[in-house]
Amino acid sequence: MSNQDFMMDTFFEDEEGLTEKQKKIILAAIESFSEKGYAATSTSEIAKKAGVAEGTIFRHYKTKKDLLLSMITPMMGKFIAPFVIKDINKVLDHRFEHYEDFLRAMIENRIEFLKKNLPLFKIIIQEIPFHPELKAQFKEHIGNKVFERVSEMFKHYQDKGQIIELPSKSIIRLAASTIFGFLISRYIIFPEADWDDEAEMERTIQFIMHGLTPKDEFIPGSETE
Amino acid sequence: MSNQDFMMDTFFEDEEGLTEKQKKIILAAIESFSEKGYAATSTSEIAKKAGVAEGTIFRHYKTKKDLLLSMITPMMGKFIAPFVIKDINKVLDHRFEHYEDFLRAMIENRIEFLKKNLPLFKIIIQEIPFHPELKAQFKEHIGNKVFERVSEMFKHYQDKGQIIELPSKSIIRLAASTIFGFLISRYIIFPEADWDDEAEMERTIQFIMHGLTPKDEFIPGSETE
Amino acid sequence: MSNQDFMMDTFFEDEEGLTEKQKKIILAAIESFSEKGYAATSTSEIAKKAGVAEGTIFRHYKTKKDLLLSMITPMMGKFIAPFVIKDINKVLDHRFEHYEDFLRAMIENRIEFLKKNLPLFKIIIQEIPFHPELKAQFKEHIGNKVFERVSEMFKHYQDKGQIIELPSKSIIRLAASTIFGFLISRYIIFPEADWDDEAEMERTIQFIMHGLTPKDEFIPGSETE
Amino acid sequence: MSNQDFMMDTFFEDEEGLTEKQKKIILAAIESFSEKGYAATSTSEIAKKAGVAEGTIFRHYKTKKDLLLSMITPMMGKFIAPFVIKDINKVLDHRFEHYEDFLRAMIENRIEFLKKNLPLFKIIIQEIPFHPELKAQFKEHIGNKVFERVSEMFKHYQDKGQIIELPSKSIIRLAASTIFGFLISRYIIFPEADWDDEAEMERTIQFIMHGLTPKDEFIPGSETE
DNA sequence: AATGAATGAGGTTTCATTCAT
DNA sequence: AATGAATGAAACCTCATTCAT
Repeated sequence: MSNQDFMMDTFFEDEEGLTEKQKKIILAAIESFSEKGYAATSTSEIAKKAGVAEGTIFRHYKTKKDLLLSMITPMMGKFIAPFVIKDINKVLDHRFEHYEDFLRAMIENRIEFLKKNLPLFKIIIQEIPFHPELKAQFKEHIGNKVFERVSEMFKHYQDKGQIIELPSKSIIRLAASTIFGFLISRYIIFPEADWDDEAEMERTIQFIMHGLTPKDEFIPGSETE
Repeated sequence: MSNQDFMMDTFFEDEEGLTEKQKKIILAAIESFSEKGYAATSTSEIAKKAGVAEGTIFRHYKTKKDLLLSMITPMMGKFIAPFVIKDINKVLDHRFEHYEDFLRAMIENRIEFLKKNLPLFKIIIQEIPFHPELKAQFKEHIGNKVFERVSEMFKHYQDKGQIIELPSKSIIRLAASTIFGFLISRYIIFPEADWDDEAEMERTIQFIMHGLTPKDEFIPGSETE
Repeated sequence: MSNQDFMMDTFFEDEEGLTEKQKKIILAAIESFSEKGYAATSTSEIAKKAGVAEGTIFRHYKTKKDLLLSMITPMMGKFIAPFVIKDINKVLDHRFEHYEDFLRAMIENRIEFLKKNLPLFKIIIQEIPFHPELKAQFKEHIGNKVFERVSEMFKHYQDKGQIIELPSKSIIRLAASTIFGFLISRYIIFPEADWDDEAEMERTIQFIMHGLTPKDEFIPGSETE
Repeated sequence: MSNQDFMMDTFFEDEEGLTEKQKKIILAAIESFSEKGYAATSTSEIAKKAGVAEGTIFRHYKTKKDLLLSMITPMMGKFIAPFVIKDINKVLDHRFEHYEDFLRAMIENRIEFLKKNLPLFKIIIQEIPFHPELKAQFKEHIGNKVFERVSEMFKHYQDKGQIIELPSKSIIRLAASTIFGFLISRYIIFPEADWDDEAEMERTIQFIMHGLTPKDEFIPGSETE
């Protein structure tokens, strides 16, 4: 399964019916929101950056909040797209003998996606706590859709004894924390540090693997815990 | 080493010289900032919530930003306090035979601290990306002080073969991601979900352990990876 | 003289050359202006209500003010139409022996007209004070044309001793106040009160009669109300 | 009963606790609202006219609408004050043998009041149709309080046979229409015409008298008007 | 130390009007 | 004739900050 099956990398793919000015507005808004935060960004600033009149923003987006939502909703949809493939188990059996291969493919793919949409990703994680609508959207999309699919997948490998017996929620939380933690450290908190990207990615994935792998897969009856 | 050695639970401990009004202002600001974000909170709102006049805030804190920093700086200090004990290795040897015991104590303790200061913790992680001074402070405190100490500790156990050979930076990043990920999921994103706190804490710690433990501690030469 | 001779009930009678869209615009504008006032109504709102594009309004009416005038001017013309009949005295002698009959016919007829055009009537009385052009129009039409004619009529009956000797201006003012006062109370201020329309109309007319009739016309037993 | 008993002529009498700036704001707002209408007056215009910063307006009045209400509510209170005297019948018997004397005193007094507060009076009659709160206030004050009192008074004279047997509501409506009609003609529509104020006032009052007086009270030679 | 009125810059949003299609 | 995207001035309102009391 190539990464290309999963990905949807640029924001305006599949976004039809946007005028040129609308695109410029969205781009400018993404840039500003991600740099200064939603509340600290003024619409006049966005207008200037987009090269349009301030009124133009409000012709397309009734309110500033509307503008925010108009970029987050499609992004969420694209993020979960790969999880919504039907008959995921067939894909799994067919393509990935060991869960590690699958997990690696999945993680690399979604990391790739987020890297390509970093500013938007940053906006989402920054603003979710302050906007109940966003939170609701997030819960519905990630919390439900993705949860269902990923549970299914994990169950597939748990049945094979390749993944430890944890509640899906916990597994997802732990894996997601590690992944998001990597992205946030790498691109948001310490972007200008000296990173060996390939190695860090590998370490991150390894860490998840180890954490999720049953100890006694390796040696029956070994550890104490 | 009891948890009590580490902790500093309420905000005003060790904060001398604060008038009653100042405390009310800080408390009100913490509440508002954490609920709505720094930029979206007005000083007049804080004044009203604190029961003081608008001018009073500016008598004590020259600007709104000052007010923000005045709560974050001490919080950071308190967070890192347990890491700044001298001769940490002595403590380690003396008290914790296995790294797991140490890690568990450390994690539980810091989680306890953050839980007791959740709103402030939330403010810090929300605002760091938007305030260079904060970022600088964070890097200096966490990034340096804590890093040094924790590196030292990890090296201690790496030398014993109890922890895998990863760069300290990576280890800290992975452990921190998992811990913060737990707290953020638990208290910020899904606070009203149905959590089995004790079990989740245990899973979180286990996850870190597994992820950091050398595989061949369990069985030499076993897996392929 | 039947009421039908006087009346011009619907707005678009005699309005040739208006496209379908223009009519919709006018109708929408009348509704909005009368509900919210001219200044508080936006052209975009009118466009939406009329089901046309915003630009279409300005194709037909150069400015918003133009749109206002385009509805008020014809309305004024229609209101005064019955007063502009030539040789009114002939009509009077021919048809109305007693002034009361004439006055009643006149009042009933004009009330009927205004009732049929209430929203527009409301707009006119609301906006006149704020638009000099309107005020000028009003003065010229009502203040001059109507004044002349009505003066003539009143003089006709004053000569017969049926109406007290007051300046025409005062008579008109008093009669008009009473009539407009009725309409405004009935339809604008207390439209949802419980009105006995026929009785109130009768009382209104009686009030004008009494107020304008010389006292000593009423010798005992002449009539009882 | 001298007119002075009734009157409350300037707006700020009895208005305590207003800062100098607040008074200037109110005065400027009254002037502008009455000249251009509420909706067509901008707050910046009021601020400039009042010589204060625009923000100052909003420190004292949360919204523009608030500012409007803050001037209308006291005005209504003052207008109805004379009607709320207890035991009005005692006053009537004691002081006014004939209803004409009473009516004249009352009318002259209230006209005097309105003349002294013309701009505010104009604002009220202009804005009532567009603001439900105002309408409600108006109904409660004028429609109830005044109505009750005036009904009582009229009944007093109706019992003596001096006023015709009409429902109080109708009487008040007719009298009010005539009075307001005079004021509106005189001061709002044709303020610059050539008025003989004393004569017109007299005619207005006479008109009400005649309209309300039973016809058969007037036997020949009874009085000459 | 504390107040809260006052400020004016700037925030979001609305609006009448224009113009290319 | 009709559209509706685009404009930019101006509307209402908020805000951090100052200062006389």
